[in-house]
Amino acid sequence: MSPRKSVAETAATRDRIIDSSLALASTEGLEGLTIGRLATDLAMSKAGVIGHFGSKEALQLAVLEAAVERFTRRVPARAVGARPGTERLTRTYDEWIAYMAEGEGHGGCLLTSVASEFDGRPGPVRDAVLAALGAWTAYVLAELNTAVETRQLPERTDVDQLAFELGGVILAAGQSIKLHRDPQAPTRARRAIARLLIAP
Amino acid sequence: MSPRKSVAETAATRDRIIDSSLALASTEGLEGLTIGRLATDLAMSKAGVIGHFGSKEALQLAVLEAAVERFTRRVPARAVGARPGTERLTRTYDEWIAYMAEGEGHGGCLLTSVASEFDGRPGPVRDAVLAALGAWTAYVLAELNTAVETRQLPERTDVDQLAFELGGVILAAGQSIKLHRDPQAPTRARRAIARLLIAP
DNA sequence: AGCTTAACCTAACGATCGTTCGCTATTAGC
DNA sequence: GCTAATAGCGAACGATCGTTAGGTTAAGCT
Repeated sequence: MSPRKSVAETAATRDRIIDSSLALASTEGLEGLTIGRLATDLAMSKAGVIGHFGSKEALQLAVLEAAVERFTRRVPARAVGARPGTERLTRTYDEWIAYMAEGEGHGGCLLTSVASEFDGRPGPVRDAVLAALGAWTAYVLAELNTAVETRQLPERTDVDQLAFELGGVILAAGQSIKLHRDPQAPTRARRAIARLLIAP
Repeated sequence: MSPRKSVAETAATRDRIIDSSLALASTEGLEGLTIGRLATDLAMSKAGVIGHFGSKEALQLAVLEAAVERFTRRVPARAVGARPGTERLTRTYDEWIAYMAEGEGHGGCLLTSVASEFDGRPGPVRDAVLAALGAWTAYVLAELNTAVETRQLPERTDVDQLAFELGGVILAAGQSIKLHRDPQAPTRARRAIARLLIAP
């Protein structure tokens, strides 16, 4: 029927698998992600699915990497235009909150879910989560330090403490959106971020 | 060899199953909890394990209920002596943070893990999580309202917003303790709680 | 002593898990 | 046009999943 199996199509199939995996993992978790169910959803054989990755763990890592890449492309990338420091951070968290609120299917922030799922389970997935969170923390800390240097934040600001509390707001927003489905959650989260970054 | 199977022993076996389940679920999640593995750990047959509950879902609900009961017996119960309002809440969160920090095996706070695991999966387990979190929120809001009425907090305090942010601190503490194993996490969390309840 | 109840067992059930082994069919390079 | 590489399929593998049926043993009651 149709021409088949060029290199471009290979990559497209891989992307389709990743897409379905992201949707599935956002409800079932990265461990609840199943090759058989993926195959059914994609109308493929299990072997055809796993052949692109080699093993389930490799698939999990690829899915996690894709989630991080989408997040990076969406959230901090939209804040690069803002002035370094508090403005850029406010924009960043604003985008993050919008990203979590806008769609259930695409995983919101799969990274935070997987962080909780694998927090007590050593292995490559946990290591990848730690690496991604570490990079994120480094980004936040750099902006916070810039904010202190440019006197957008008081000189005595404890940036580590502030990063900790900012992370808490994001986690609360995620729970409020995904579990409680509270429509006020984004507003509350933005207010909390503003209190931390702009007020006190 | 030994006398067997009195009614008292039945309850003891059930408790042993719940104990092992709490330990297992704290690392594997409530869905990763497996009857076969429980049976192996307890040196029992699978039928002997599941016979006490009827189904895996019933077991999950029983484990969740046990986790909530232990939490309630441990955390807010130790704060009843404190003066209602900010003092009692500070004590409560202090106990919660200590409870999360003191042991990995007993689940820290299984409720928050399960909340994230089932946030996109409708069913009785999710309903039970929502009910437990609702009761907790009601407790916090009652204390916050008391604090406002007794002028421990400013009259214009947005108690819902405050409860949201307090929840965020707890989630951040959980991630910092279980995932990052940061020894400073309890200190950071207590500082954040104090900033919310006492300071400004 | 006989009977009922319940705890726990062994054994098996169908389903599904992740993975592997050929096989077919198509494409890319020569 | 021929060949090598590869995407994907079908089928099967051993393991484990949750659940059920039937049997054994002991405790409690009359």
